[in-house]
Amino acid sequence: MKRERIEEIAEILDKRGKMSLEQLEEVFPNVSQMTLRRDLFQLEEDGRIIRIRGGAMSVKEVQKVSGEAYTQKTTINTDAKIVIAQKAAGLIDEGSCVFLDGGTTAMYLSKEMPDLKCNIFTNGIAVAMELAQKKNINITVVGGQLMKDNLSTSSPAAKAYFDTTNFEIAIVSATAFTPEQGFSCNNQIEAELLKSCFKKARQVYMMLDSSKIGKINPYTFARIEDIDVLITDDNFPKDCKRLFEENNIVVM
Amino acid sequence: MKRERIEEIAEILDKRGKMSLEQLEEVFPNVSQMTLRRDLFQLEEDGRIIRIRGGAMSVKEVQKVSGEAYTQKTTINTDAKIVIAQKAAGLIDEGSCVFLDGGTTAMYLSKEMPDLKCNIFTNGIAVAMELAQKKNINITVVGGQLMKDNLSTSSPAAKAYFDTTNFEIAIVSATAFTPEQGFSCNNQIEAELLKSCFKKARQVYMMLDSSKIGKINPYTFARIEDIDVLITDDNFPKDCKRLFEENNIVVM
DNA sequence: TTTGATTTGATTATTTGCAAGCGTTTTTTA
DNA sequence: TAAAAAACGCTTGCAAATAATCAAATCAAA
Repeated sequence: MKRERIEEIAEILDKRGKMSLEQLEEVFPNVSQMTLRRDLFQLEEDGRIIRIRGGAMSVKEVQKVSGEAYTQKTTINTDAKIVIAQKAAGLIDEGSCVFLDGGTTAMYLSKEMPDLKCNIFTNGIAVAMELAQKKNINITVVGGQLMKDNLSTSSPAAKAYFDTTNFEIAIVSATAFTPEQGFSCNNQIEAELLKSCFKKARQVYMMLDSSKIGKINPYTFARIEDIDVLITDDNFPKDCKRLFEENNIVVM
Repeated sequence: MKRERIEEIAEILDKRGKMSLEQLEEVFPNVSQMTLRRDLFQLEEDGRIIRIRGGAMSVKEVQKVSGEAYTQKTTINTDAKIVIAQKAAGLIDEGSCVFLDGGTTAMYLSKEMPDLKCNIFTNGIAVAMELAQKKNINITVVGGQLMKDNLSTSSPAAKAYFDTTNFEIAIVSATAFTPEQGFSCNNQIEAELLKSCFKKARQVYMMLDSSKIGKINPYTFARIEDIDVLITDDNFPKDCKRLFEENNIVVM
């Protein structure tokens, strides 16, 4: 009863984009406003809709209205990301050369990282600023146009840049993953940058918190077989894990 | 709902130091200005932030604690630098392409700058992060090795990079100046970068607070005749001023 | 049926947005 | 340069929306 109604609300909202409580009351004439309110609350907790004053809107719709601010993004699934970042930080050895992307997970990694003598390349300026506090780390920033939503830079020229530099490990994260589409992100130039990066790296470590699974973003930059190690959290589905292990990928 | 929002505001302010109501409205797109005002009021009552006209700032920002090398530097001759930065900020027009260095004065300039539609190139990542808060400014970061003392990047490849980009104005500052040695800095690669930059720029604006006069640093990157406009403070010596004006340089 | 848990609706308290009015800063004009 | 005008930001009162609480209804399993 409840379950069905909630599903129906979610569907309608996905279709219409945005609805007022009043409109919802018309759709469900023999359910009280209170109940509908509670349904919306639950849907919001599940991350399927955004509640706004007077009603609710689908997640897609809200992205249209305003590009997700960087600071907002950092609050999503924080705990899982920190755990993943800690695991990844342990993989960086003294003296190694590492590429790190500019995402929020990489940001946590920078915070957790020990102050080892090593070389880090990154396209995230927040990451670079965080790392700058560590005395021993040698940091190189990949230049380009700055995207304000995730504070990372990307440029077509970066590809040429990678030709002149060497690194063993690339540690990156994706904003979406499905077995069919692979790892994807929201920015075409960034996708190209990561592809060039992977060609250069001997090993690719992917940090992927479980909330990203099943989502699809416009630009795929890697498929399952492109990565060597997957670092994830405890909620990672078992069938996915098997899928990776079948491809000889270490899952942490 | 309210509690969460207030916590988030506090966090963002801790991170950014200072924010206008307008910026907060962008972060919380479906919350009215009124509500944000009230949240700030409550946060101020709790002693977590300080409200200022047009917005609010974190308590830390007010105290301006000195810790890292960078922040220490920012305390030297702060007032003069802010005045200079304000003057320089007024020189940037809508639609213009500007190169900005990564120094502390440029940092103040970024803070003071209005949110105009324009393109800014910089080699300072702190500058880039500051500018990232402005919606309309298109930012490009010049990549390279990161120097931890001033959070700016430099690389020999930047020279080639300038060949592919265009800008009208270069706004830079020096850490030392004498009439004989010209403008100098502490880093050879940065000096080279600035030299290439000047070749490309139609106009060079130099921001120089009077405390820098008479000092010499190892690497000269510009002589008096290389610049077009000098922006300085009230303590600038008169004989120096005459010297610049003899070279047809505008002194502000 | 009975018991316990969950869901629902009604009531009350709190939060929110709008609009009007007040105070401050900035710009205009003489 | 100063007074006047305009623009901008801040506060207040009020109506509407929302959250919290609690009791009734419904459901599930023994």
